Parts: sequence; structure tokens; C-alpha cells
Amino acid sequence: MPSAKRTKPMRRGIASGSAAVALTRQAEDYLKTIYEIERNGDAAATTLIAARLHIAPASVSGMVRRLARQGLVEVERYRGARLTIRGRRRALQMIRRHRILESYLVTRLHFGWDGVHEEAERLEHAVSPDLIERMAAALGHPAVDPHGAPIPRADGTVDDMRLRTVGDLAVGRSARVARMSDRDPALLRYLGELGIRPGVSLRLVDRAPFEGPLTVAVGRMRHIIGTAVARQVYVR
Amino acid sequence: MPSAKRTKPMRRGIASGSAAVALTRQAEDYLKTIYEIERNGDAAATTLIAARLHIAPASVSGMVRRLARQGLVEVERYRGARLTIRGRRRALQMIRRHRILESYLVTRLHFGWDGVHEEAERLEHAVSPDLIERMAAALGHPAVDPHGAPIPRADGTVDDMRLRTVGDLAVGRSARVARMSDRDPALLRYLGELGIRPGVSLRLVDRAPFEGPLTVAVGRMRHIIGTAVARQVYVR
DNA sequence: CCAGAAAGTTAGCAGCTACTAACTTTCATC
DNA sequence: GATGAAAGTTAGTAGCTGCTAACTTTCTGG
Repeated sequence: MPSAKRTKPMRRGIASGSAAVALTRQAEDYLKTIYEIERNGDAAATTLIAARLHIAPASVSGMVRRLARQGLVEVERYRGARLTIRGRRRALQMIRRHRILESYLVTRLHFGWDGVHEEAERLEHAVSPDLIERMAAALGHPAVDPHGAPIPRADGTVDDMRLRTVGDLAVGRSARVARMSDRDPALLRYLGELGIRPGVSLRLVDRAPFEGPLTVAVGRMRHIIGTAVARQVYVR
Repeated sequence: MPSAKRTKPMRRGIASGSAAVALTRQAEDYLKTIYEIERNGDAAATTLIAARLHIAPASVSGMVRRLARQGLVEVERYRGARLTIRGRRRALQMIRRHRILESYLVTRLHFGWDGVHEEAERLEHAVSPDLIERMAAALGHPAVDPHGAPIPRADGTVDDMRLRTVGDLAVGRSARVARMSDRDPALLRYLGELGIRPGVSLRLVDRAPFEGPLTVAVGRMRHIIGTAVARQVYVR
């Protein structure tokens, strides 16, 4: 079952040119997490990485050091981590895998959009590039996943524009739902019940004072949603 | 990305009733390997496990002890390991996953039958039972995989009868190819070129003396194959 | 039966990834 | 600018999985 080529320590000065080095599941998750945090501009803070991965901050320091040793991140002590070019390439590869997997599972194996995330999360570390490209081809190379998130291209580029959320909408304004987080199945189910999914149009009818709940119109239904929910629904 | 429930040591006296405990990739591979070795009747010898997994015998002793601690194998010191009921169930679950994955990849994603093994080998540790059952359903619950190997049922039973190989055939006898090993892509490609695959009929035309090469007729072609190859092709 | 070979085990080491506890640095606020 | 809180790091521990080296047990063939 292994076909295992011993993965020896195999140190090198410049940490190998570019040919995707074998990384552990964990290392790949760190890279993805750092990528997502970094999208907000700043270096990824230890505590944020720890919180997203549900591990202790102390554990992050160690792993980040290992990633730095492999040339995947740059660290400034007490200041957080940033992906290197190679790190970013790898992070985007994982995200591409994740989103293609989600798309495939939803359209070809009838997974619910609220349940795919977890499955894709495990599979993304096990699939070969060949399999991913076969899935992408079978799907006709989709540009977005079932949650509306853009799928990075095989060459490592993405169109990942920053979108407004329902929470940013001015009262009375309409917008089309573009995307929502895939992380929380319960939230997705809830939104699904309200008819809120990528593609539908909605209008912000009212906003209670002091960061209070919002009233949105979807079709001819009205729903009252909390601000936390409103922040998870991206519109265009 | 983790949705990680901390996997605490969590010791128990009887090692949990039956609800599939989380195992590492390695542990799962050991179970599969032991299962396959045990099919020959004897307890699985340390050296054999080591050879199949391409690791040192010393490493096997340690892992086998851990598997025993978890109630998955029984060990008699210096005598080898045997699967417990739970261990066997788990091994068969992995084999089911592997074979359904191979079937799915070949029929739905156009993988060559010589290349699927490795992909399935990685995926089998990452797929959920739900995904496997969806794939099985999509394929119409096949009984055998693309190499002719029987797919264990979801309830953990298999019809795994011992078959003769081409090497066992008497000169002049015909038989239908039932199955072949999925392990060696080069061998599979070679057999494919000879037109030898599950379902085709062949006849043993001649057998050179002293364990020498065999001449087989496939359709109206004749091929001379070595005994090592002949032992890998199962017939019925 | 007994000696050498083969098989198997233990001991000690290393790297990974996580933990807690204790310490250091940085930040925010007065 | 000092100071306490927050953030981050190090040190030490633990389990997993692999390794090699050295030792023990079992087998095999004279």
C-alpha cells in the first residue's frame, strides 16, 4: 500500500527550486490559513493562525519556523508570518483543489452544499494534480465553486476581488449574492432555508440601530438576520 | 481547515465497542497488509509486513504493538500478528474503499487501469464512508473492481475465493482471466498490450521445462510469458 | 542435538506536531 | 514614558512513526 519512497530529511541550501515538495497535511493547512489571513493585508499573526486551526499559539511558533526553514514563509519574530512566492503558490494550489473538489462533489455526487466543505478538506491533501485536472475538465473548468468562491487557475492565479457584504449595504439598496463562506454547515443550511444563495438578488429593507438586526427582502419574502450572518454573505 | 476535534489519548479498558476509531494512514495500511498476508493462512510475519510496506522489520514490531493495544490485532511474540474481528472489519473497509475508488476513477474519470492503484491508495485514507457509498451507488454497486478483484460489501463480507493462476494451468487447458494484481503499473501495461485482462479467455499452449516460460494463446495471438507473470494472472 | 542463519525484538535516536508553563516582547492607555 | 494586558516565544513533555545497532529467539541442516 505504500509505493513509499522513503522521505529522507534531505536538507538543501536553497530548499529546492520549485518542484512541489512533499508537505504534511498540517503544513498545507497552515499555508492555506496564512494565505487567507494575509488577504487582509497584514502578516499572519500567530494567534490568528492558532485560532483558525484550533490549536495553541505555542504550536504555531514551531510550525511557522519549520515552514520558514522550507522557504514557504518569511517570519519576523514577534511580528507574524508572510508567505513566500513558493508558499503562496502552494496555498493557492490547495485552495484550487478544495474548490474543484467541492464543485465536483456537489454536481457529480449530489453532496449538499452545506456538507462538502469537510469532505473536501480531507481530500485536498490526498488527491494528485492529475485527478484534480481530470475533475476540473469533467466540470468544464468552472470559475467559481458552489459557494461562489473563485477557483484559482492551475497556473496559480486568481481573480479574488474584495466584495461587500450584506452588512455593508445601504438601506434600500439591492444587490446580487455573489458568495458565502463554506465553513459553517449550519449557517449554510440556515441561509439556504431563507433562499439566500449565490445568484439570487436581495434588498436591504431596514437596519435596526446600534448594530441591530437587518431586514432583507429575498423575492417577496422578508427575513430578519443578525449582523454576524450579514457579514458572511458577500454581494456584488 | 481542521474542524479538528482534539484527538486525545483517551484510554479504555476494552478499546471501544465498535464505532470506527480514528486511525492513522499508516495503521490502516498495516491492517490491510496483515489482512492480505493472513489470507495465506498463517499469522502475518514481521518480515513480510515490513517487506510489503517497504519499512524496516524493527519498525513493524512497534506498530504492531500499538495496534494490539487498540485491539486491532493479536500478537504472539516472535510468532507474528493476526487481525481481531475489529481489525479485520477495518481492513475490509479499507479494501472496499480502495476498490470502489479504483472503479470510480476508471469508469468516471477515465484513469488507466494501470495508474489508479496509487491514487486510490492515497484517497482511501481520506474519503468518508458517505462519499464511498455515493460512489458505489453511482456505479450501481459493482461486485468487482477494474482488475477483477471482489469488492467487500459495506457490511464487511467478501466472496474472496482462491483462484488458480495461469501458472497452475495444465498444458492445453483454456480458462477465463478473472483477476490480476493492481500493484504494478508496468506489469498491467504489459498485460494490457498482450490483450490479457479480466474477462478474456486464454489457453495454455506450452510450458517450457524447468519452470521455463509459458506459451499462451489469447484470441489468435500467441505470447510467451515468464512464470513470474503467469503467477500474477488469476483464471477461473 | 547443536551451530549458524534467519527472524524478531528492544533500546536509543530523530523529526513531526501538539500540549502546558514560564518567560519576553509589544501594544495600548493613562 | 511607565505599566499592565495581550501577543508571542522558548523549554520541556508526549505520542507517532520511522531508523540503526545490538541482542534474543526460532528455525534449519548437518
